[in-house]
Amino acid sequence: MDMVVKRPLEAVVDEGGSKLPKFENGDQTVKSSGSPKHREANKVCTAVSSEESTMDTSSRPSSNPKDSTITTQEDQLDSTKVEMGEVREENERLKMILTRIVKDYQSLQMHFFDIVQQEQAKKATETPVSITPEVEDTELVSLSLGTSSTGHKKEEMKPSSSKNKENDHNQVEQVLTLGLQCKFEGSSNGPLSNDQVPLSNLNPDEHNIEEHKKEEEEEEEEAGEPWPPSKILKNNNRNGDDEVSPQTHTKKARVSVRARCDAPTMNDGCQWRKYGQKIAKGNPCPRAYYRCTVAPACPVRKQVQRCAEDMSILITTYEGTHNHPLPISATAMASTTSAAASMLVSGSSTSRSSSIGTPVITTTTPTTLNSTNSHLNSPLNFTLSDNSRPNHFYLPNPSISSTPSYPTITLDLTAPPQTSSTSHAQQFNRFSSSRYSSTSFNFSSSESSNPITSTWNSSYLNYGSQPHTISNLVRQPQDSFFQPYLQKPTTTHSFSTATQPMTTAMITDTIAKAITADPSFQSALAAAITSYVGGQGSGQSGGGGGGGDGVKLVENFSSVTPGSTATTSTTTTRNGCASSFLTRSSSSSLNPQQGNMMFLQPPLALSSSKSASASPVDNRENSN
DNA sequence: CGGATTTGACCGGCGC
DNA sequence: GCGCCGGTCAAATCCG
Repeated sequence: MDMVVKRPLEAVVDEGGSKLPKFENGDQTVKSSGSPKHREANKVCTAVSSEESTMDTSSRPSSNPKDSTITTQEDQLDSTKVEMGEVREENERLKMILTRIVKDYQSLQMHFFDIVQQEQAKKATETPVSITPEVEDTELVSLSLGTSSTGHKKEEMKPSSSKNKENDHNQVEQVLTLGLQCKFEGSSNGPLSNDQVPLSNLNPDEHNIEEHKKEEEEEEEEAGEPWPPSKILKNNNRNGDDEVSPQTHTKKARVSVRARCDAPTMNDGCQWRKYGQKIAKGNPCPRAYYRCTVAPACPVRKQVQRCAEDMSILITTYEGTHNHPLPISATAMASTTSAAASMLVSGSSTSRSSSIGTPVITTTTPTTLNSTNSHLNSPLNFTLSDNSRPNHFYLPNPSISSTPSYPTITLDLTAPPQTSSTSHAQQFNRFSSSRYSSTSFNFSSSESSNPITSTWNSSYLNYGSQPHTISNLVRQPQDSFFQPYLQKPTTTHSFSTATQPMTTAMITDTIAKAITADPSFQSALAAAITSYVGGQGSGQSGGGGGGGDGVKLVENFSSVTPGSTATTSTTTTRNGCASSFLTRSSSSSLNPQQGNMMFLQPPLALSSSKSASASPVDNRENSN
């Protein structure tokens, strides 16, 4: 939301005239006030004019003769007026642009919503056996990434924020509702409100497991212990219960995150306890094993290992799903990994039965994927070393590979040496899979130098029947700081093959199919968008983790329902590596009513209603 | 002293 | 069947 407003602000400042004093507080003002774009525009003018006048009066040397002084001041006044006029014009233009963007986005949103519904209906009809209502709910829920807490928070938030604020944000928040409303849609089908499963519970893996189980025996296993497949098998065998099919084991999905990080582990907001370390073959660096300790029975594990080729790259592999509420600071990563895993699992499963599940574009070997130095392969700047631009984040570019037993999706957050083009790039996705569907595609921004980047643009935008404006508008900004925010809501991501030999038309078609056919893809997209959405962060509140090196992690979850809005946000300062790529800032200060723990509705919810009460957790990651 | 980390042992899967 | 390897366990150790 802020992004929409902000951009105009910035544009006004930048484009309105370099002579004008920079409206440095623009972000914060916008954020805190959440005023409507119109007012923002005026505000800018006011601010500019006021500063101008201040500058004029203060800068005038008093020693000059009165006449000349007056004349000069008049000149200054005239020039200032001219500039003000220009700024006003610019503001008007920007307002129009903003309006168009909002319209476009709403249109896209509606299309997205329709498609989700269609997909839902399709699933219900086409796969009556394998797709259970639970699964459907889960899939739908997945679309609600980031909006999870809306149901509850909405009511809470309202009182806390002034009506003006709500109104101010209203329009902007509508932009954020992409995928969010889908979630509402989904929630309407399923009692999400009653059974708020933590985000992490949505793990696609478990989906899959359940799906397979249901296919076999319609029995469900406690979602609490998904991790060690062998153990699952063991337990099942021991108990004589339904057996988990080999496929279940096989399909255990992992999400691997590659990021440049100097810290021992990546700070993803969760609390982890190290339980083992091994030297893995082929990598001199030991692999550390962690398990989530936010909740005692949380089955989530992660493996952390340095990349052999580049020690600065930390490879964190997540497996399993949290069975407890997550610290808000952990929800971003959890939702993203969950969505990514869902993409992986769903894609592979869909491909079995459908030709349009996960698009099979090209086959990329894991080795290729791991070449983080590649321009294409490392589109994401996940590094927190870039503190100077804490708000400049990138979407991950996932790549699907697979170990013999585990399909793994890799979110490559390593950044290539930044060039002017790549620094703006938001290359998004790249998949490859040696075991399942061999896919390799790549989301990248319209700013990307990649010649194929426009593919996703065109496909997605065409898909939304709003091909033109958004991308064009988004291209305007030269300021990388704001660009992501415009791109986020407008989904101007490029989607292209990493290793190409596909034509643009093919890709476009493939992507469109992927979106329409694969709910998980939608989920992932929603997750990405949601992760992206949130606007600019300015304040630091006692959100959650311990103090750190100044890296801010601000997450903002917003959702809109007709007539109501809800926003939750928090700011976390943390050490080491944080999921900065997921970082987003909020336009509003932390709501005092909201705790550090978010009960996110799972992007990929399981039926499990298990929710452990957890208190806010400190980030101890960096203590390693 | 309690919790987290370390580290060698153990276990199971898999390939030969 | 055997060995390799990944993953986990659990006692020892460390640390606040």
